[in-house]
Amino acid sequence: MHSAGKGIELTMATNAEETRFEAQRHRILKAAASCFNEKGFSGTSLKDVSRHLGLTDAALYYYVKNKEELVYHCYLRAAELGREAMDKAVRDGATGFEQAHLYIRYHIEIMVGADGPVAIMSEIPSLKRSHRNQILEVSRRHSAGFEEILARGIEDGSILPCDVRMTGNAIMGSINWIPKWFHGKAAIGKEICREFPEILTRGLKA
Amino acid sequence: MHSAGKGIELTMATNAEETRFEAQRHRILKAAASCFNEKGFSGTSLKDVSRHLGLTDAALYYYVKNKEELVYHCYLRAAELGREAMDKAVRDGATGFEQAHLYIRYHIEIMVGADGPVAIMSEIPSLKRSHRNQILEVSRRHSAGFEEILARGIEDGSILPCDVRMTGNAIMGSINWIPKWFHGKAAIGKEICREFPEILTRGLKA
DNA sequence: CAAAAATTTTAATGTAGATTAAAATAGTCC
DNA sequence: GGACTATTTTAATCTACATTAAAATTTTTG
Repeated sequence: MHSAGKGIELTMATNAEETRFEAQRHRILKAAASCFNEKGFSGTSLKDVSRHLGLTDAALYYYVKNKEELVYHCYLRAAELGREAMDKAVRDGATGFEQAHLYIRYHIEIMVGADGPVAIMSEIPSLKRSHRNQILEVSRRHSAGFEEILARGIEDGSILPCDVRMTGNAIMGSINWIPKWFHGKAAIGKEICREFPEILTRGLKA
Repeated sequence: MHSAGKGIELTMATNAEETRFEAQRHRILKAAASCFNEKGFSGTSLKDVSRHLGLTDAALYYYVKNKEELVYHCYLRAAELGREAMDKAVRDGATGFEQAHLYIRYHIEIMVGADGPVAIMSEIPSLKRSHRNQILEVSRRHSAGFEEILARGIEDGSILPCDVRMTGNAIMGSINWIPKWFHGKAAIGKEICREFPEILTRGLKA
């Protein structure tokens, strides 16, 4: 018996060896993310989520302690994927501009690709305090990381001087909103991956 | 006795002469928008909204038929304000670029100004069918309107050739996301108004 | 100020949906 | 195939709202 309440393996999709339990939990998180993006956390019933998987609502409790944990893990997963995209971009890009461009590309590729849908962190206030603080913290770090990239670009001359806070908010907002209008159609996904990095960085070019 | 179910005067803020009823209804819509933006439609109880106004939840039923009507009117109001901004921008701007710039500016000024908060149309699926269709229709027209502005700009040479659909989505997303991180601080509001129109149109300049 | 109208509250009622425990089924290992 | 484990379902229970009707209060108007 596995029971949801244990240490909880946060890192997923990394191990080639994924137990049945982990795989199913993973499917559940993705189904939940899809529902949450469509109707919001509170607007989604566990029945909505379980129906996506051909299960009963009660079955979900085998994988998560409760509904709040479900969002929490969705958000954590979103944060994790975002961070990975950023780390990779910083490694791969030579200039600040390149890093910004790559980050946007990598992040979007994840969101609209096979790893998606990724949850929009849209209802953080519904999390219980400790979870909320943790997600906010990660989220802040993520924003700060992007602003650092922009600052680096201004420093190295690859990005036009600008208000990094506001520019960061503008670009992130654009990305965060994608799941609201992208509904999994692969052709559109390709188009977003091709166009968005260009569109969102064109104004940064020095 | 006024009772919520009548013809319903949709146009607000226009008449200098605003009855007590209309004024209160207006306050309620703004309080509701604020709550909905923070915790989502379903995550917000009527008590949450009424508490903002020093009222009881039951009092709201004097102004709207039910909770669904409350979001509906919030969304309608958001659509209306957006459309006004767009109409004004098209009137005031000489080129497509100018119109795009002005639209962004006007729309943001409304959102972060005294008319705000404006509801993010984030939970359209929760609306009843007829309302949903209506909001979707208005929303589509709004997107189309912005794409027309972009196309006009490309036509008249003020905007670089680009995928207007994707560019429109990118810019709108950025704007739509603002209420998620802007929480009414006037100083930040000023900054958004000053920076965003620049940031979001810099990449369009021919 | 008193009667009438407008607004708000108090006090029910009803329901959807989260949660849980026990029973049933499916899967694994010898 | 039988025992043991993992997974899912069935069948409650419990609670947080949405909603409503009647009563109370406030506002308006003569």
